[in-house]
Amino acid sequence: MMHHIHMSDVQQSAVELLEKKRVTRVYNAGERLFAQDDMPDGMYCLQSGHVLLWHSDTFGYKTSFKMVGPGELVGYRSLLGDDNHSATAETLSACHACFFPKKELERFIYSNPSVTRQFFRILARDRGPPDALLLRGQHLSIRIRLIYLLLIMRARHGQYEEDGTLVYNLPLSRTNIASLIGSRPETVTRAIKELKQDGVVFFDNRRVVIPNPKKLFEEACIDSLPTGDS
Amino acid sequence: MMHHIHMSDVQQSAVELLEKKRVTRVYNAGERLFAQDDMPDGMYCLQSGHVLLWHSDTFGYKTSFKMVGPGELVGYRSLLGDDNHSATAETLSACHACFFPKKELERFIYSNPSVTRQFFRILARDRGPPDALLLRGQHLSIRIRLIYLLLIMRARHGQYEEDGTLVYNLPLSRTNIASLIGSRPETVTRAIKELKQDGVVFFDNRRVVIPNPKKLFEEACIDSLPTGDS
DNA sequence: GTAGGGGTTTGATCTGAATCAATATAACGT
DNA sequence: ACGTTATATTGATTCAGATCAAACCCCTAC
Repeated sequence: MMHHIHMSDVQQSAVELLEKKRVTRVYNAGERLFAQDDMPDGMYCLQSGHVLLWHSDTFGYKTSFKMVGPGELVGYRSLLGDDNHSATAETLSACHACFFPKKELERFIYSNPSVTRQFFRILARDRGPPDALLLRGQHLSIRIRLIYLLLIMRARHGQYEEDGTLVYNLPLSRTNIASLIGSRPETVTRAIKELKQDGVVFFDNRRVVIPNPKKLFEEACIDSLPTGDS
Repeated sequence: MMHHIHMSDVQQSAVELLEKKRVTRVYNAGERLFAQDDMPDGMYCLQSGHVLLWHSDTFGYKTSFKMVGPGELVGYRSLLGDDNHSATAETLSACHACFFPKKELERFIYSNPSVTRQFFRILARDRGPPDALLLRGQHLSIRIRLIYLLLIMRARHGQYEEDGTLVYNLPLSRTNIASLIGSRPETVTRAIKELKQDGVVFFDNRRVVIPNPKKLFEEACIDSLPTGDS
């Protein structure tokens, strides 16, 4: 994400300062970049591994709403919104993340209109319908939500073989999946079983094989993924 | 929302231009400021009336996710995200809205860091957990979701009487409410009936009376409304 | 008046998914 | 290899809420 920004457009000083102040942090699986209610002190750019963002409500119920992979930014929303984190960022696997301290980051963001614009785009497109449809798929069956999750994951985790087969290597447990689509592990298992019986999706633990992707995604009536909103 | 911005900080030219180019538009109930998939050509600031934002998914199912009242901005997300509208903005009642054309608005936004920051805040705080909890209350009962909706509406539509009673005048139909909390009109009716039987909330058409607000909101275990995220 | 239409309420029924409980499997450390 | 813990699967049961269908209540129009 960071590389979409044209460094050449930016005031030298701001970039140099940011470069100087950033640090790389290393995490094991299950660690947290930050926790809900923490005060943001900077932003992260994931370099390797995967991070899951989840929100815990007043009943203690945890809901995941986003997965972040290498090259993606984490923690910008609360930072730019001047709010405490309302989600916890937990690593799904060992991770490297580059940390940018708030002060220098903000200087960078405001240093140049094209950078500012980039961040507007990131912010505006974040948590739009692509996530939202997952977030609020109340009326969608678990089966459809699962398919939709696969569609969303396709860009980062799907790999097309020569014969048109689509293969994934998901970094998600059944529990994670359940949390993402607003369900429970048991129900996810059952949905997976059904998809297998129907011969459309084959889960082998975290490896997923889809013989006929086009047909599968048609079931969810999805041609393209929407983005912005409101 | 617009009045949070300190005009004194802003380059005269940008403000003057924006002032000059803005136009007030008038709508009847049921009209649209913009429709899903439209290309954004500007932003609206509601002056009177109420607007409901809803998204129609690939199955034709409509879900409302936000209600906008006087003084609030509409249509900024897609605009700043450089995307087509992924929601329709429909008036619930007769409305006056001030329209700011894209070009002059952008000049205004970038004209001064403090304005830019304001928009970052608006964007970052929009569609955060306050809405999100509604959006994804899958595991919450309809009753709790209704209470939660009332809590969200309190700031704009609630009125405390001297005796501590909380009174609302909602601009929403049962169908609207259902669409906002991810349910159906029939179910909303039943939940309302139950709340009345329990003596905690009294709906009379669109007028709502809550004798003991504190007690009611405790049922939803909500002390404060969260905001930003990710 | 009364005819019509949208929104609302009530009733009866059905079902998808949550829940509870038990077992099986995988993952990991020593 | 083994014991220990987390995660996955399977089965049995239950229930909240969707769905279908009919009656009701406002409105406004004629």
